[in-house]
Amino acid sequence: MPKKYWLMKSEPEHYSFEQLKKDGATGWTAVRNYQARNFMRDQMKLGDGVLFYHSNADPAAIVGLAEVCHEGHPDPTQFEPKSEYYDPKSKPESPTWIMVGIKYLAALKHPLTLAELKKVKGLSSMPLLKRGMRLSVQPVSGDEWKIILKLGQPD
DNA sequence: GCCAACGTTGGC
DNA sequence: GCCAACGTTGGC
Repeated sequence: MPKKYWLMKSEPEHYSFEQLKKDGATGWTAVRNYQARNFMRDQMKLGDGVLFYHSNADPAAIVGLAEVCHEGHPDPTQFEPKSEYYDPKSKPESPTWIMVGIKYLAALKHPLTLAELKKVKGLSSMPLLKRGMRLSVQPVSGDEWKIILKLGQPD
């Protein structure tokens, strides 16, 4: 199975890339969208590459690299009545929501803002750049990954 | 803070 | 199964 690539969005006020650097790794809890869940449940594998994107940020940008270090497993917050992510329809024997774990790899030497990304020809089909696209976990092609690394992590 | 675009919910 | 209403996302 070849390595795949992903982009994961986080609002830095909620969980920033700097925090991931401090933590080393983190569990990607609180995703409550079926499409994003399905990617985490079915397709994200150990060692897959992750672009960490700051949404609702100034500026919105891809800021760093991470990798999948824990494959899909139930998100415990769905079972915690006190959690804002509690889902009363979820039962431990039939969980609805799935999370993965990711670990810090490196910050981009040159963070790529949304405005910059929009100017790059080879990236125009990224879901991130499509109008109204809100998916918080999305696939990135091998070509897109190469382009982004070349721009963001020059030698 | 605004608001367009989207996903989800629930009445029918 | 339709679709209007609602809540959320996220750029600006």
